[in-house]
Amino acid sequence: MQKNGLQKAYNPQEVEDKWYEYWMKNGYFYANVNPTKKPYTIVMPPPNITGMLTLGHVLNNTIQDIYIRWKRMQGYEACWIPGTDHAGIATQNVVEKVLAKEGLRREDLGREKFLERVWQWKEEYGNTIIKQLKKLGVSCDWKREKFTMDEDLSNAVKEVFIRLYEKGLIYRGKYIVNWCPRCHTALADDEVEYKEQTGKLWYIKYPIENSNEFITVATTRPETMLGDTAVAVNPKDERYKHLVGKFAILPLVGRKLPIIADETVDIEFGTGAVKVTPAHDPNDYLIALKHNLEFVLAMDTHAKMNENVPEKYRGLDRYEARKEVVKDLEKQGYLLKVEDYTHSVGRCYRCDTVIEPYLSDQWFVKMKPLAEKALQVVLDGKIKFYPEKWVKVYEHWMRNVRDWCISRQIWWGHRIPVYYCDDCGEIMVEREAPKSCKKCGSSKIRQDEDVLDTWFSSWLWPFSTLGWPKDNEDLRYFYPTDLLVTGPDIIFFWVARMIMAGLEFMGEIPFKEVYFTSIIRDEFGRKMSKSLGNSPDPLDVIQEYGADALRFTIVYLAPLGQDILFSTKKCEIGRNFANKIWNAGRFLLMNIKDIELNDEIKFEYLDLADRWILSEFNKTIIELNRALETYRINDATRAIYDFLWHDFCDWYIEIIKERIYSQNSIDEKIALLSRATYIFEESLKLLHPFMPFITEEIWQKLRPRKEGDSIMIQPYPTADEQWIDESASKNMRFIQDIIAAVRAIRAEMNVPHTKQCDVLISVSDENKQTLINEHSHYIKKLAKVKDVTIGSNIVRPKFSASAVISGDEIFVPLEDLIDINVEKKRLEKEIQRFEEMLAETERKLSDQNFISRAPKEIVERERQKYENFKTTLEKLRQNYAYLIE
RNA sequence: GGGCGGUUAGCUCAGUUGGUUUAGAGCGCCACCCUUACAAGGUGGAGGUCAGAGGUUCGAAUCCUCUACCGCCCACCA
Repeated sequence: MQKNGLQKAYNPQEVEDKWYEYWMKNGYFYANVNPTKKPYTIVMPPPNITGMLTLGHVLNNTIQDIYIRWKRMQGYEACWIPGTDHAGIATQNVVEKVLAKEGLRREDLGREKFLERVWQWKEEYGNTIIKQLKKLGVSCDWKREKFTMDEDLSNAVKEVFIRLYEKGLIYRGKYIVNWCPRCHTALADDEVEYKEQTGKLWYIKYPIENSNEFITVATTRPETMLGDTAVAVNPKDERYKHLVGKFAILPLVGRKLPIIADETVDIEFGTGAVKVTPAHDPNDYLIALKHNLEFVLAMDTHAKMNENVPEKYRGLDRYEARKEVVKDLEKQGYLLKVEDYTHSVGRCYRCDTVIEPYLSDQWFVKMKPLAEKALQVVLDGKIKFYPEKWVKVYEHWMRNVRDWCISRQIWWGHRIPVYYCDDCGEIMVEREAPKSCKKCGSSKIRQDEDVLDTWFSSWLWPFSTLGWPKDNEDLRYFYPTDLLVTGPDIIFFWVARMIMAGLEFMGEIPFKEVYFTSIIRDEFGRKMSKSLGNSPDPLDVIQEYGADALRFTIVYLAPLGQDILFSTKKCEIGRNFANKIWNAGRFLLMNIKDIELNDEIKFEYLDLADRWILSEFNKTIIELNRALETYRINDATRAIYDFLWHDFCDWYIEIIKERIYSQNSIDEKIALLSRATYIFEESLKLLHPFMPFITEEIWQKLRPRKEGDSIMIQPYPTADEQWIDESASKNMRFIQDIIAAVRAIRAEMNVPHTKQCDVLISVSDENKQTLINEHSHYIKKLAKVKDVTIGSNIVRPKFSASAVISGDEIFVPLEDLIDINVEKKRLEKEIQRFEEMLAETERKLSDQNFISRAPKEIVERERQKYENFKTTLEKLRQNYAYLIE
């Protein structure tokens, strides 16, 4: 420890947990109905209970926390509702894996015992990700934490099912669904991932009945031929016209297949003739309905060939069956040829097993009526998407929406509230399980075995978490929510459906704005994935760099809508920034420890640098708030980063050091330090939503604070435009340029930093003379200069280096230190640079079109540039001439 | 097949409605510096025909068209 009580380098591990506990203890995260305040609500996209914290979550939740903290400081009743999702298939898979280690299958336990095990697992591990999130500093209202299978949320699910059913928007139907033979359930269309795969295209000859002819079909899945019930050709296809209406004989099976004409058949593809397998292909299914074909289900739910196929194939897995079928076809002379073929194959998004299109009974939601309204509110701008490009994607999907298959043949999830009477077949959709059949009175009642798709609970999340279907104050106050932050990959799964549900059940949009986060990739642009091992554990990153550093870095790197290329090492950006702030804090603390700050006089004794920093500070506030309002989060981080590091630390602190250590009056010192402390404190507030821990730590140390005080409940700074001072900016810039020029000369001439030099400035403008005169102490201090001489007709000293700053000359006498060759090179380069720029402005100004058509101010600016470049160039040439004398 | 992004310094990216930018920053690189807030730092420097071609315009990194490469999404795939 140092004497001032702050270590030299910031150590996040020592402070982060402490402040999180402090905030929790003081209840700052909680939100309550408060009529005197405007609400600001965010519902957290509920992570899966099987989940571990990923960088995706970090980005997502950091953004939400930034907005919640920002709005909270702005005086809103900020409510961030957290929770978790039961993740039906994923969780069931995880628990089944655990069971497998004990040599058990879920069927061994039975439904009830199995569900007990899942709940047990949930109690033990389901909150892992929530615990991990807290390390990030998220300020959620933990009293409101929800789980999609909580009793009240389950009631909401049931209520929604019943209402939609009664409205005729839920129906049961036979349909080809995407069946995962591994998870043993149907999947929604968007739960299937298509991946390119090299396979084969088999050409199979089907003999025509009572003829020597054959019709050849091409297929990528020969085993499905065992379920063929027709052959289809295009009605316009001359090759096959004579066969339509006749029958083909299915090899290996012997079934008679009608040859039908259907215009969906592509003449160009394969042979132009298609085998039709209605029970195992969605297109074939549609053809079959049109033509009244037979349906032959050739597989069971495990994708093994079933009793509807010839005996020798029964019980074979679909891939074994394929081998056998191909072998037999070849043996019997039906296989014409085999080609290599690349096509995309649907796979289960949970377990990657190849999907089997499968004819079965499922429950569906009619989407068209829901989608129309949900599209409209986005097109109307009632819900805004950031970035906007997702509106188009959304529109395309909503216009082509298909019914949503909501039943899943698993055990973990919300059971479908449908009951069947075993005696009369009556279907009852009820809130409570009926004891007897409404129609026949039988007590042989059986509940539907299936559960609902996980998204059938999450699409209610923005209002089910607030207590719906019960009408209550929370719901009326906090709904609709303000912002949703989520990944674009679930725009259809979740975002679209929440909008539908919000409009349908609340009669109002569920959120006003949606921020679609970037996708995080590794430094080579590859997706983060477990199998590549390129996904760092955020907890390790937090351990190494600190949560603030991780938070800051990840949003600093995240331009709206662009992918982020992340590597752990990049967190140095945030860590170094944290350290910089830490040390600025140390500097102030060292200097204020023996004085009494006085905010009454913080705007007194203002000099140029003070007016300049106040101006820059207020500009930063405006820029930062504007950037956050338009979701340009990385611009916001840049604004505060540049201000604190470059304006405040590099220039302002360096400049005020001289005044702090000088013999100025004590009042002036107090005013100066009060001002510097004030600007720094306000900057910490600006930064707080991004880096909550370090800003709290320093803020608490900067002045004595009362127990319970916190930076997180301070008002967010607003700009005071009276401080924006363009002339201070301009004058400061001029002084800074002079300092930079002298520094450059010193560096290039290798003037030892211990040696002071003199500077002569030749400037004719009297105002500028005064300006330099009044601020020569800045130049002396920051460029290590002994004497500054100002005059309108300064004679260039021998052995001096020179520079030209906006037309005025600077000389630095160097005596023996000057290296003529270096100086010549410097000047040559500078001359060349100005020659080029002069030529460019000259070209423009001699262009009549430019003069006549460009706006006056632009032409005038160009003229000024021209004059400036010309005098600068003259002076540079003069100085160069002296050198070669 | 349809749609949407991206391409700016060795690397990662800013660059808002075309002219206040003499195309910037961070990292990396080179030189000097442990100057009493900070070497996780300071100062200075090198490094760019803004992917290519054409067009609109007095003026294009910025707007339009085409091309190339990279990446995403959707649909179809017998």
